[in-house]
Amino acid sequence: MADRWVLAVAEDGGVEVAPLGLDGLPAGPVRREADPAQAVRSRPDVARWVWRSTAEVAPRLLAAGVRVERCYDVEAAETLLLGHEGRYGEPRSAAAALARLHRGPVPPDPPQRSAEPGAQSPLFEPQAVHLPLDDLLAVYAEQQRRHDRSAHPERMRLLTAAESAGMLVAAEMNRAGLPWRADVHREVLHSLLGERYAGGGEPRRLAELAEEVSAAFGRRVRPDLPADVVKAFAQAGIRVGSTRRWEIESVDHPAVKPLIEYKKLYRIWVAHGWSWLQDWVRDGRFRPEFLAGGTVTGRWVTNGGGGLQIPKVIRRAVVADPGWRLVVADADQMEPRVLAAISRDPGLMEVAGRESDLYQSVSDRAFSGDRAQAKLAVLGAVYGQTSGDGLKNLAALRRRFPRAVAYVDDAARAGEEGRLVRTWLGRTCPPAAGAADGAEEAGMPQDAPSDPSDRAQEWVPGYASTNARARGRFARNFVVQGSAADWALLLLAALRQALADKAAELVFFQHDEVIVHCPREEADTVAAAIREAAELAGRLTFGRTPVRFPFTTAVVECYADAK
DNA sequence: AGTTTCGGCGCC
DNA sequence: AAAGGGCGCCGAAACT
Repeated sequence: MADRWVLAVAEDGGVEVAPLGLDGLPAGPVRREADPAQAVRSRPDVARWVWRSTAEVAPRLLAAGVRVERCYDVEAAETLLLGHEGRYGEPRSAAAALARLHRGPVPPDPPQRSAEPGAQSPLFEPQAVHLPLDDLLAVYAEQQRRHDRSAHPERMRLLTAAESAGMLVAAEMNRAGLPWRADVHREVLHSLLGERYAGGGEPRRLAELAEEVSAAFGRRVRPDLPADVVKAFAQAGIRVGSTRRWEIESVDHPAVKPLIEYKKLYRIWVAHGWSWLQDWVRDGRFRPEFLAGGTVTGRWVTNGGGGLQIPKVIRRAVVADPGWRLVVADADQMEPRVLAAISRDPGLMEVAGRESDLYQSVSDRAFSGDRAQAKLAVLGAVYGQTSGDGLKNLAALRRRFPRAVAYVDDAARAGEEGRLVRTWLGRTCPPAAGAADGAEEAGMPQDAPSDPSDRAQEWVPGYASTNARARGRFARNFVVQGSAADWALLLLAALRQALADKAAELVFFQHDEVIVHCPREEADTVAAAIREAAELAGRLTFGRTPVRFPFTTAVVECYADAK
């Protein structure tokens, strides 16, 4: 039995499969099967399945209870390779890749499917173009050569494998859903917002707060209309540029307190209220659609339901099944640890080589014990802070950890100059990302550094420099956030393998945090598996470094009790 | 009337 | 203390 097999889905839903030799060519006859589940189930020894799209195949496998060990997602690979080659805007479908191979007309990518509340995962993506097995293999073979030509072939291969694993994990999480107690959610809403009135208007507590705001201004003011609020403040003799909380909370006016409370509750009501519950929770599970690799940095997004923005108060509704537990695990100071690993800064690697609080260690060395200042300085360096105390603190950071700061400074300069910037494994930042002019929109050809339209902007005083600065900040953050996403993918892949023979299910992933839902008896084993997966991911991603990747782990029945 | 952008805030 | 990175979501406002 060959290690790798290719699987091509036909228009009618049937599949063709063939074993692959080491050269990536078929090492045996092509066989036809009625459906992918049958094809995979009858070949349990295959180590890796090569297919066009995990999002297309995996749901059908999961529905049939079939698990694959690993896969190679041709379209995910195409996206990563195009980015690496600085060809960000080009269509990334397998059909487009084939057309480029044959120098034919390249079909544009099908429009993205938008979220539909409560929609089941479709068996097929709409407008998916199915490639015959031979064509799929031709694209795959060329992709192997493109991996060879990349800056670090072995890292790029690892990135593609990790992204493919991420696609599998996402498909599995989409099927599982996050355990969700609608009754608990309703209790939370009632205690925060009060009764709902007939007709769908504001609940009692919001109506009361709106009254308080109006009373404080001496006239009817709608707190949900920023323009109305700004005008009301102006009439009270107070000039505010916006109604953002950080701007108005220092204002001395009786309307401020109820206004801020209103905004907080209004947010819960519109984004996670009763209609959200109606739309996104079915059969005791919240099912956002996780999309691996949904952002340029490699972070995931969810399509629908705001799956990665569940407010703390609402987490009360995330409750394990009877007899089960949630293992909630959160990476400790992930970003500075990743910065230590990618910059190889000796001092930062040394503090990141301990499991103890990294910000405290940094502060002991560079900030005479002030942890808050140290944390601010580190995050300022990673985010590209431009003003305030951060700059002063940055100087101290630069003295103690010169290579780490130089690493992000170099990335920022590259971004400003329009050069390509990469994560540790090779995910590549689009050159125009972070620009404020909208030219970075997906699907649009990217400006080369010397593009005339870009230069033209330099004639407008102040414009080009602002733009370049934004690109610099983006690139600076990209190398850290993106390399952290590289590591997180490896973590997920390792954890998925570790859980393969358990009842446990991965139900949530949010940048540096995972939740595993498992029988009570498995919880401690799962917690240990997460820690092991984190260290393994660190070694696989960054090679041999002293950097550790500790997790804070909580075994709870309710997500809200995790912190 | 339908679609896109904006303002504000949730999460990391 | 200041307002730097990545996202998604909603209603209202601003458009076609």
